[in-house]
Amino acid sequence: MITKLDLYRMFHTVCKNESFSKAAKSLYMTQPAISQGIAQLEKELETTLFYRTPRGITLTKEGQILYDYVHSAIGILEVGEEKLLEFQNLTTGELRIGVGDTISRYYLLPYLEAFYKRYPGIKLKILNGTTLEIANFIKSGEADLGICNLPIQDDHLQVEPCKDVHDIFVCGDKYANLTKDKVEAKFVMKMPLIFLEKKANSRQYVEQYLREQGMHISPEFELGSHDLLLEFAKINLGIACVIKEFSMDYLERGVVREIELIEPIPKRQIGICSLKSVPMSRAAKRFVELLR
Amino acid sequence: MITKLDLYRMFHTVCKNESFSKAAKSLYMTQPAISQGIAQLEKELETTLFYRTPRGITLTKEGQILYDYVHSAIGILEVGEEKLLEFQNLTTGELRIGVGDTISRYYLLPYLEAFYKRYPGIKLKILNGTTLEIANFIKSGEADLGICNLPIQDDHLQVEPCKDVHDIFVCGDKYANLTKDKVEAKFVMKMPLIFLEKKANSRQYVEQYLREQGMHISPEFELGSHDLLLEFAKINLGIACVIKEFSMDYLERGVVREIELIEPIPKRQIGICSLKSVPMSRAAKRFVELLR
DNA sequence: TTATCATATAATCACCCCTTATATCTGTTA
DNA sequence: TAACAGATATAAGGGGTGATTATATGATAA
Repeated sequence: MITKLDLYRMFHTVCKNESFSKAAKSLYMTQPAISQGIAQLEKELETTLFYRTPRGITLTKEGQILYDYVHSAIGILEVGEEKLLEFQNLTTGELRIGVGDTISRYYLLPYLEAFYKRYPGIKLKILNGTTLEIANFIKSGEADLGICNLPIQDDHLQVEPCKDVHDIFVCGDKYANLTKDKVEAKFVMKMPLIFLEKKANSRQYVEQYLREQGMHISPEFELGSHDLLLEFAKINLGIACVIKEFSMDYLERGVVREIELIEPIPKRQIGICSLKSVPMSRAAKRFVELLR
Repeated sequence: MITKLDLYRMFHTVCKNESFSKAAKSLYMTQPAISQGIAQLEKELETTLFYRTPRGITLTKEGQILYDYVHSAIGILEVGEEKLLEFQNLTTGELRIGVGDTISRYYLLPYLEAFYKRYPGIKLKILNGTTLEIANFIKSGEADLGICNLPIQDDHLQVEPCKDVHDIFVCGDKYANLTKDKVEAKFVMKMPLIFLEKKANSRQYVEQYLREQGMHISPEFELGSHDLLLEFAKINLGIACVIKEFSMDYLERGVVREIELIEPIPKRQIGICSLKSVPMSRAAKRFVELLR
């Protein structure tokens, strides 16, 4: 490989202009510079690339051979720079988000929608998993970003809380009497309970908190999505443990009511997490800005 | 397009080594040089190509995108240089020779054979034509080289005589009496004559010379190849006008005999001609060396 | 804590490359 | 025929860039 790749760009320009002096103008240099540059290239390649006459220059056969390759190479570099620009303008690329648990989707969805509308070229990939799994996705590079329940303890990750959420209990008309005054958790736990499935992050959080308070639950229903929790509560199948922030619609419409506990479940936080050591991609940064 | 293509080679090396310091060694430079070079590239492209950590570097997504293109481009340049080298070593390429007339083939054949044996990668293309046509082939770039009858008068061509040839008359046993002493041309011209076809260069040369001497011919036979001339003479169909140098085999074997003229036809020259303004290709030069 | 490895930063210096100036050659025009 | 225009080559010099040396910083491992 020759030492100075720049000479190839010079060669390329000379070929396209079929003249040293025109190439010089095109490159904002002087003719002797081209003359010397091409001479140097020829010396390095130990060949003659142009026939020089006082009327101008012509490519030698060697020059023609070389030109084909140089032309391709420079074309490729130009395309590369173009792609890079596209990527920087977020007109291309992808954003992979690890999402804490199904619940987070209720929070994230509008943001995903807005982001997609703003940057239609960016492919969105959503990875579902537990907080622990998300952390691993991020550390292994499978995800650029994670939105999950805090706390997270991992030296390699940086975490930024972005929303407080409150686990509450709700019920339908049938249990309306529970909603008049604050009640003891212990009392509620004896009612038919509606929870998310056991592996769900939210469920584990609540269950662990209750355990610490000396309570154990055995739900009548274990459901797969937050929506179902509310629907089951609405038709009076039991007391559902839901996230207040994601249930505002139902609460405001009055189809379910909150059962206020004397000892409310401490609020949790949802956070954005990403690698400490590596700056976020442009797309990821934009998404985080959107969240704030 | 960025201004310094060299930075791409640096980038390429860094990517392959996954380390600034290793790349530095590989390029026989120091680590700060790489550090600054990549920084400059990043500034020009307005992007970040590597994540830097005290443990080393990692390509960013942008870097990965760019690398694919740079890698291809550099690969292409390397192949180009390789092809160039092959061409220079005459392991590839082609040599196009314009050949004066059919007669020249008898002279050229062994050289073509030898050249082909020496440089099997070079494609040989033979273009047949008259001296004038050859000259045009060369000037139009259709041929690299011409081997034809002299003289040639063309300002754009340079001519180097490479062989003297003599037009002589030969006959078989039947006309043996003509070969004892020198005879007058006028006398020979009355015998049955065997010539090449009228358009043949040699025929025209001889015919014009004879015309200048006040003689006109009307051959009994007009043949398409030099070999046939000799064969016809051998079986006593007449007196053949052949080129001495190309008939040595027949003359030495005694199957035909030369009829020496009192006024012999002046010798001609075969010459190598090529463009004045443009150096010959390496292959052409080698072929000419072979001829000498 | 110390040592090691990786990269970043600062300052200096040498070399390379570009520019200016001039030469040479060719074809064109007055 | 001379002068001119346009192309490239060559010589010499100066400025700028990039590499080097030296030092800093951060992280990891012993």
